[in-house]
Amino acid sequence: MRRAHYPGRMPAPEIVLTQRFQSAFAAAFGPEHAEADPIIRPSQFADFQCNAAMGLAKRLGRKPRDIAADILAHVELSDIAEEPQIAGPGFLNIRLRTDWVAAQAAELAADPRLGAPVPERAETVVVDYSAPNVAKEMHVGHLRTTVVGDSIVRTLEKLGHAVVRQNHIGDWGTPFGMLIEHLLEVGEDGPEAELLKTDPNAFYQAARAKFDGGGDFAERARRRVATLQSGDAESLRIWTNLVDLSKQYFHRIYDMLDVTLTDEHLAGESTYNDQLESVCEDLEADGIARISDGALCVFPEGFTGRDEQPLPLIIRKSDGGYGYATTDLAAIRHRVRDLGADRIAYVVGTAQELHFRMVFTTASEAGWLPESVEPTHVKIGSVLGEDGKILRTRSGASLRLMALLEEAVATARTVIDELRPDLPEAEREQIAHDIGIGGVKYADLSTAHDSDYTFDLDRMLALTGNTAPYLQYAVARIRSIGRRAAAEGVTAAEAPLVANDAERALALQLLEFGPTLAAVGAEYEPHRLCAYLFSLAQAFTAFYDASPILKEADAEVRAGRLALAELTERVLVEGLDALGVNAPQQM
RNA sequence: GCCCGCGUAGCUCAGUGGAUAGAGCGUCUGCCUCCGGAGCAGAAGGUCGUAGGUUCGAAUCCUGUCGCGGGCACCA
Repeated sequence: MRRAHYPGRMPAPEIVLTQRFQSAFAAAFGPEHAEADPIIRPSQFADFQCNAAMGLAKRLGRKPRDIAADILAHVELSDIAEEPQIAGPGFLNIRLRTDWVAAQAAELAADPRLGAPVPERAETVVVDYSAPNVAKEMHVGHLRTTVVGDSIVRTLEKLGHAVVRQNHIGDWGTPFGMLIEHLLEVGEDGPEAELLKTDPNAFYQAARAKFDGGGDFAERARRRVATLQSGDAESLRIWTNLVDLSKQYFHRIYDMLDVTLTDEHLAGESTYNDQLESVCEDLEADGIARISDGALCVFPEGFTGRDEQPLPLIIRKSDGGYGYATTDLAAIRHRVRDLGADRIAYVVGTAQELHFRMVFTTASEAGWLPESVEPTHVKIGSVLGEDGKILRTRSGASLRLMALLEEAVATARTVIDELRPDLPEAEREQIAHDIGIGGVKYADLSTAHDSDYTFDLDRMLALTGNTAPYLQYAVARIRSIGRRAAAEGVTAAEAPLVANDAERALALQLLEFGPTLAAVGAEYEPHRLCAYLFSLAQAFTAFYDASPILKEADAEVRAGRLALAELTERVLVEGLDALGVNAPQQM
């Protein structure tokens, strides 16, 4: 598992504590222990605890409490913490000095990156996500891969990596004969063709009905696949038209979602058409692929199927056609060789796990995937219906993605119209968009990406609790204070005030932004950022309730609290931006 | 049949081998002459599917078992 590393200075306490404890280990037990993990964790009994004594005791053959005492004797913490307490079997409870927390918060406030670590070497990370199919509706499953993938690329960019977005759309394959024939019949400029932009499933199902309806349509569709794949100019022209119409649908969804994908990131299956033959030739020449039952197959090491027979990855069908395995192999070769990927993340449904494991293994065997390049399948769990089974588009019109998004915005609009009739129409519309869309995205982002979840419309539209609107509301309140402060001529101090319990708890949360962002970028887990931002917002609202800011009489305290609030705003907005969620000025 | 994953509060979900397992929603009790109540403070609610094992320590690691989901040769 990839570990986040924290070069340079980072104000987060656990980073500093780790360094101090490792020095103590070396001093107390010898240099071979200089890299032992001090296991610094947040503690319910203090700010942090060190859990290393028990493990070290085992290795050194001594009593844990004695080891803890030894660590205490050698660790130098007086400038940052009070004297640690030994508890239980050998826990070391650490309460940080409030003046040190304040100093770290001041450092954070002065850092434009808000504590996000600068990588030792900026990596090139290829992120493959969204990947809708041409002439098909995007459904809630696509919502998840799109939203999670977009959050990952945003996070990686904030961390200073070079991100290459790849939208591997489904724009090639056997259905296209049927789709092209249908498009020809309804007229390329006709109203039926327009459906591709607005309601692609209606178009697809009409084509499908003809195909299944027998007659010569099915035969024409099959012939069309052959002529298309043989490079027939007229077929390609219609196919291009079909794809272009679909792109307009994708853009409508992406614009609605505020997703960063554009045409320049499109690298659909068809992109690799002219490389498929060479993929097969190379694999066959290297003795990696061989003919089995008429199909060219790779039998990657370590995969067996029924009766312990080697499991094939079919790269050329017995009819000479190519499938998605070949396309994915061509893509991985391209991403390493031409795009210079250091890491590749595939944000794709969990059902594809076996496929990707076989593709990765094959690519390694072929030498297209050096050990230095790490491919990761960021598995996206299934969205389930109330019956516990995977939600299918055919099971209801209510699942159309655009309809879901429109409903979310409309729900938010009802609330904003009621609460803020004073705002101009255009602003209410924008706010409703930010809240509705942010809420839907956050609902997808706040659950672990690899777990299946039960679709719940109310949860996606919720405006209270652990939701985007809760975080947006916290930002709106801070900005309201900011406007008021500006009007009253109150300016924030340079350094945030960290004195009382609420300020201290909030500052400790703020210091965790950097490590959290780094972990999300390393592990591809946006839900951890959601959990962090929610507890940060909770710490803020507790502070907001407990400590008056502008109402505070003492000018110095007032300015210090204002600085703390403004730092919170910056971290919340930056974190929400990493999730792809907008924070309105007011709501 | 084989492989992968998941069973945690009424519901939806978090949970890095560490002390008394958390959050939101829902339920109940308080808090608006308010720097914004889309909020805050608090309460109730759990044999972490189950049986073993490893460990000073297991929701977490290992094995068995039950239940559920997914995948497994020419769709992508």
